[in-house]
Amino acid sequence: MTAIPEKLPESLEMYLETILLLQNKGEKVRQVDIARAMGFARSSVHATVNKLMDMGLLKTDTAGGIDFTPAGKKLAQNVYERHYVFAHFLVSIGVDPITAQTDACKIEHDVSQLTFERIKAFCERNCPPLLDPED
Amino acid sequence: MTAIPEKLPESLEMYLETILLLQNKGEKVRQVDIARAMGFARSSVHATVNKLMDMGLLKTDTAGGIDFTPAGKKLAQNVYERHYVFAHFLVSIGVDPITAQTDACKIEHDVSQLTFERIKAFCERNCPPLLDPED
DNA sequence: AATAAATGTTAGTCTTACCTAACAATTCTG
DNA sequence: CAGAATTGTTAGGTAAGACTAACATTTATT
Repeated sequence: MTAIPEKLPESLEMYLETILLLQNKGEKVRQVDIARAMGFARSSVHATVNKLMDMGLLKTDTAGGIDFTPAGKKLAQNVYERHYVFAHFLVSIGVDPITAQTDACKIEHDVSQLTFERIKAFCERNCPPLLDPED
Repeated sequence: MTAIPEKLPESLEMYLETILLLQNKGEKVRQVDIARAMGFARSSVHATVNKLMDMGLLKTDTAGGIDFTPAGKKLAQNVYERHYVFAHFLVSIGVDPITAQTDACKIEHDVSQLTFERIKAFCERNCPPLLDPED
């Protein structure tokens, strides 16, 4: 049981976010699905999934696939909400959607809670309504 | 003579930015000054400064200190302008200056030229006038 | 059920970017 | 100008996070 660091490294956040997106497509998530989605070797995914399980963020589900623990799900949703808000914000100031996605994907791991909240508030004041990140 | 990659890694950008800040204080810049400013060991700075020289971004000045080549200066100023604009933007939406600095310091290495330009344009429309980044 | 394909696992390697420790060269100071 | 302190350099080490290749296990197909 490895401890969860105060701030999860970007790479681990990306794994969690990817798994959440795959889950939301409705299929059982396997290592190989993560590998394909991220463009990594299966062996790399294996090592990282093991680490995330060791941290208590992932578990194997009843069907033998990969699933979140409650703590893992919370973190994944948090990362995804950041992504969503930053991408939305960037589009709202005139960045094209493709670039907004890639830039949001980097920013989402970096900025403080405070900055996130300010950007979110900015969107709520100035942008068309946010869709639910759960979709 | 190592090639300059299309996108300089964050760590190298931080070295360039730090050197620019030190230069702007008016003193000759030595390895040990960089090491102190960044909180790194002299040996780490040595390796990286060598690499940046090998890339043709830094050179030794006449007094034996470290100076930019024209290409290096351009890159350093570019990084610093990003930093400046992002920090300014964050403050303008209600982030406190300390947090704005640390967040800008991460974002500055990550986002596309387009996003940078949009944020800059946003500032020009909505914020008090920018000071000159050269100061 | 046997074989083929897909998936998971292990072992070993690479790069980046930091570190400490020891040594060399330079610079400062009495 | 000699010793002390500072600065620069070299050697070797570590951790993260990716890789390939080989092997093991599971799943699918005939």
